[in-house]
Amino acid sequence: MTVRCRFAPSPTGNVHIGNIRAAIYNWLFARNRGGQFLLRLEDTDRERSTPEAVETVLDAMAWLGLDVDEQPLFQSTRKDAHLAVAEQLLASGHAYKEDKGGTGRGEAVVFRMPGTDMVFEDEIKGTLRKAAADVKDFVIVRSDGNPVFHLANVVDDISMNITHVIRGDDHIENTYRHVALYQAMGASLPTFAHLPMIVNAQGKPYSKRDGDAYVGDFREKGYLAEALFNFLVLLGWSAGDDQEKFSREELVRRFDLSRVGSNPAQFDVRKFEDLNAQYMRDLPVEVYREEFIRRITGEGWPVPDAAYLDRVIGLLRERVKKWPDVAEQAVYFFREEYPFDEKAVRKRLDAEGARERLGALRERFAGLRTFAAGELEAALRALADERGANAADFIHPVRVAVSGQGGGPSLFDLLETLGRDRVLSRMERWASGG
RNA sequence: GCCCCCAUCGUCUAGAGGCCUAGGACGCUAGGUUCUCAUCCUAGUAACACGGGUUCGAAUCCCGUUGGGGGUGCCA
Repeated sequence: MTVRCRFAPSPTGNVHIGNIRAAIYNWLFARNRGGQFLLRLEDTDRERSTPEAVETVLDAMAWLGLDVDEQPLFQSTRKDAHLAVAEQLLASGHAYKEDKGGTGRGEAVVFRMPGTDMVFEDEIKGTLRKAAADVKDFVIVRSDGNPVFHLANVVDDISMNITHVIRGDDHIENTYRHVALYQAMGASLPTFAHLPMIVNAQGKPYSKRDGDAYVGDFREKGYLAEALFNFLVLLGWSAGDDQEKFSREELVRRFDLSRVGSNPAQFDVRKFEDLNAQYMRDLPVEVYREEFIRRITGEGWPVPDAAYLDRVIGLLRERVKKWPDVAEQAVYFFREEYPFDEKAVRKRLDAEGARERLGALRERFAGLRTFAAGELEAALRALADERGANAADFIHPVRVAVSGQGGGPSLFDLLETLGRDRVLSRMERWASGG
């Protein structure tokens, strides 16, 4: 039988990292087994499940490359099928009508638990049991005629021929009810696999207040989809060796439910940023070019010529950990108004004699025939030697003057890239007595 | 309250009775490389929650305790 998995979120406007991790595991498992990965939108309840909310789910999945093999199923279209099953259960004595809890709202359809101890095999947790007395009868159709989650979920999984139900372990308790439902309907059980939760820094389940809890947050902050995908897979699964960075193909080939752990995991942003930076470094130059241009035009700066852009990328790519860094630390490459780091200015430009040295050095630079890194360095060191000074006493003031920053790419490459005009005029602004 | 799940460095994890004086990664610290920052390299830091068993031998198996989480809805 071919494997069929599904991701069944209720579209409520945002996609949680815990949820999307479940989607990723389903996708990976399906792809690994050459099976199908499906999407079912559980949009039944009164929860405002708007078209925009559905879009958000679709966007998150598309961004992460989670392609589905069939048209998404909207659970709200399945109400008749759910109710038909409820009728059958009523007819076969597996359900009864009652004003459960004496609400006065009228009669609901209540499923009758079999009265025997429940047990099922979980791919991750092992054998799970529950005493008969601990699972009570439950409502499957509300008194207003609407099917309840448990009914809808199981009926749809059966009709979609789902073979593996992979979801968060907050569903374990529900599963005992679901198993009883499958049995009452005479359907065979799918394989269940319950994933541990992803928790926040306080060890609590993620909530809206935690920030960075939604897939969209990561996209907006300029992280890479492939890095997030890889990182999320690692939160609960390991290959068993020391490898942590995997291509998508490797993940598809190596992913296995048997290597999924059963304890909750915290999302460590620092470790994630490191992985993201590794992915950034591996990006082909074309991607950098495209993204740089997007960001530069987004800021309203003039787009430089291709040769200049490529040189800037060459200098920056080792230093960029996520895309917004481009706009933040590379301004000075693209416009004359660039921010100055106050501490760097104080330390390097306000230092004793710094501006005088800058002026003297500017004279030397101005006299160079070509503005190449080697020549610039030779000129600077020669001047330093003549004065019996340290090269660093010249290097630092220049760096801060032309870039506004205390750190950055190799100075002489930086100067060569910026070019004579920019460098000389920027130095002039700070120089004195030279 | 009752039921269920979980428990290895700060964090993610390896470990399926002897290979463990517990390995890797992130972080942190120190050193190296460099004009600086980042990268990179080297070293260091740091864990089997606790108590009982079982066994020649336990991080690994069993029981209990503690802690964390979930469930206990005519929510999903």
